Amino acid sequence: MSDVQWLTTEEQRMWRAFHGMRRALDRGLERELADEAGLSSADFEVLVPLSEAPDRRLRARELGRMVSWDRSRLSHHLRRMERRGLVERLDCPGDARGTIIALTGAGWSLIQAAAPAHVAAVRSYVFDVLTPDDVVTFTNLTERIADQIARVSADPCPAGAVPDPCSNDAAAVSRDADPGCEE
Amino acid sequence: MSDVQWLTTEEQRMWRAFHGMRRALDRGLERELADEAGLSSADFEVLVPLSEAPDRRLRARELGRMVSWDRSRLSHHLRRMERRGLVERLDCPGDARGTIIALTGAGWSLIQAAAPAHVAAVRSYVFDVLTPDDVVTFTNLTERIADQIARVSADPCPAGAVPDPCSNDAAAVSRDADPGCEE
DNA sequence: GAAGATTGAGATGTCAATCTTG
DNA sequence: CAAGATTGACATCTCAATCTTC
Repeated sequence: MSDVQWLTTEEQRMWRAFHGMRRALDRGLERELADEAGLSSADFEVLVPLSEAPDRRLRARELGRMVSWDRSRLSHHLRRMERRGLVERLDCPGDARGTIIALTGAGWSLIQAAAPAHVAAVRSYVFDVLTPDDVVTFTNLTERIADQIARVSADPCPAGAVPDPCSNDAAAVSRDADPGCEE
Repeated sequence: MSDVQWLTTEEQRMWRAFHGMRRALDRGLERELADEAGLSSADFEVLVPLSEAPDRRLRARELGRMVSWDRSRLSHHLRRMERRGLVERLDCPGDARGTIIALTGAGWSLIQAAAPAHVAAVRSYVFDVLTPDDVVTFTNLTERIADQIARVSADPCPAGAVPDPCSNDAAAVSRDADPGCEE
């Protein structure tokens, strides 16, 4: 563990640029959605697949997979959205365990009204400064990284790693919190 | 607003890949930090500048600027970190309004112990699959986007007015039917 | 027992006051 | 009044039960 390969200057620069870009993008889009439609990006993320689904409804299970949320987060968020009149919960025919999430008329109207400005914001923030080639390049790089993360995460003990890969307790101070969120 | 330019197929693909990569990266790093050191990425983000500062201390104002958090978030988080014994709050000499945030011995030990594994994780997730050229390319693309966001956000660009220099009309590109973008 | 979903508790982040000092 | 910082209220997210149904 003592012979760590630290990041090079260029790697550090990329790391900072990446995080800075993320932060700016998140803030800008969050604010735009809130101002224009009273929606959070989480709301939007849920509303899009619902609006595109046949009959504008999906099983909670499917919806959760599409947005990559766990059941708990989805359930809490849908409860709040239901309270606001954006979605409805319905019984699932054929499987009494399931729940159907249906977009309400108000939810449909809202996503329809919000989408154009949101897409315009995404375009003005991101795609206005990228050529088609840039888009392909960026996609390839991000997909390569995503694949790598999936590969490494799936393999608990990467080859050539430390002798004792699965027990590394560096914690010296207790912690009253769980993994929280991201910068 | 009715003539919105929707995202092309390639743009949608990039948008999804980008968000998927972010999600995987966040989860992986969050889990790694929690397992190895009992830290969240937010903790880490605060500890790094403190550990690099002269005397291992910074004014809260400075620290807040470095991590790009607002005062409220920083104050809440520092209270929790202080409770865990990672940092201390001290009076600021010369400006009674200020607060000095000082890394404790425990905080220093923890960040020292956590950093190698964290860097190793970042390397294995990201930089192991990027050539030096890739790093430069990715940096340039993200910096370009970040600059663009800063430019567009700073300038409200009064709509309905004359065609002014801020209007980045991305010229004719094909379009898709659906509002296919998430988050 | 496993899967789908809900719930409550605790942690974190945001927003709007509030307080003190320059 | 403006800046630095804190606080309380509230929304959101995570984790660990819990419940029902397959």
